[in-house]
Amino acid sequence: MARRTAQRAAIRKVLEEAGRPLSPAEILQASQLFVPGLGLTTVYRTVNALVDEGWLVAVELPGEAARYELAGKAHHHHFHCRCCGAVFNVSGCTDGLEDLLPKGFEMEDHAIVLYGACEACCSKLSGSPTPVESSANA
Amino acid sequence: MARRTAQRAAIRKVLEEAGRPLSPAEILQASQLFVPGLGLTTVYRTVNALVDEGWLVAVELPGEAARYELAGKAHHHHFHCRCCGAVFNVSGCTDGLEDLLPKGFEMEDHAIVLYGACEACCSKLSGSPTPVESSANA
DNA sequence: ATAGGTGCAAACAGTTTGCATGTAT
DNA sequence: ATACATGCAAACTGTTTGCACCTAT
Repeated sequence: MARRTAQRAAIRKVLEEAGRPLSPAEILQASQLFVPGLGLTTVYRTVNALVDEGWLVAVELPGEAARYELAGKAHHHHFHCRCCGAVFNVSGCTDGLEDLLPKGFEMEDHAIVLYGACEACCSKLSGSPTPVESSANA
Repeated sequence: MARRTAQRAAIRKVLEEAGRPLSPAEILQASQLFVPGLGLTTVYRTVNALVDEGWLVAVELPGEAARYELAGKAHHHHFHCRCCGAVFNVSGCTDGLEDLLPKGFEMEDHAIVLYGACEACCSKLSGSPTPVESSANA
């Protein structure tokens, strides 16, 4: 990441302003508003570089492609809305995880994913969902 | 799943005796001991059918390909050994997950994944790991 | 000027599908 | 006999790599 280019600036900006983890495809779509010719390859390469650099962290949810968010956030977990597909950060954690551990095992880390309906989807469960994320049209 | 064939019997047997979630590749490898000509396609088709049928459940861990285990187990979560790559079931759960939920969100479900070293790896951390799972050699 | 970055196309891995052959019923 | 299952190869999706061209320094 030695050089500052328009595509990198765009990708960083998009990630900074997203407020939630974004997939490479989402990053591409949003960044192309700034740099129309941007290619998916560059998104992957830049994102991987930013992860190596410690500026981004990968958010990997079960059965989903990796999403990326700014590093340095406080310990948190994720909520995956089954209705609109968006992923939200939830702050805080639980105790008692140690209790789950089988004898002789050592825990270094953990991940918690909550599934359900986000606020927006909850309030209009009868209406059509707002696909904030996948295949969003414009 | 109308017909009982040697390949399906083998796949079911392997899953029944595994005691932990298996990936399609692992299922293939183990099943080929019974049915040498078995193809990966059949594993996928059978596994998907067994999931639809409710006999299997998919275990999807962050950033990992789906694994499969017998359905009907009590509520449990998973431990992923970073040393040998194997996935273990851990029984029990935590309270307090509700507290993490942002206002207005509704939780239907949750997943917890613990990461660390399993008992076998803990006891020989200085030795070479035993790859029970990936690229296991025979 | 030159190392580093970009974009296209091809390579890859995991999974699914089409189709002709094989087999349980 | 026949519908269902299998296995190969091809299609597909998401991600990475090779390579020629371009550009920030």
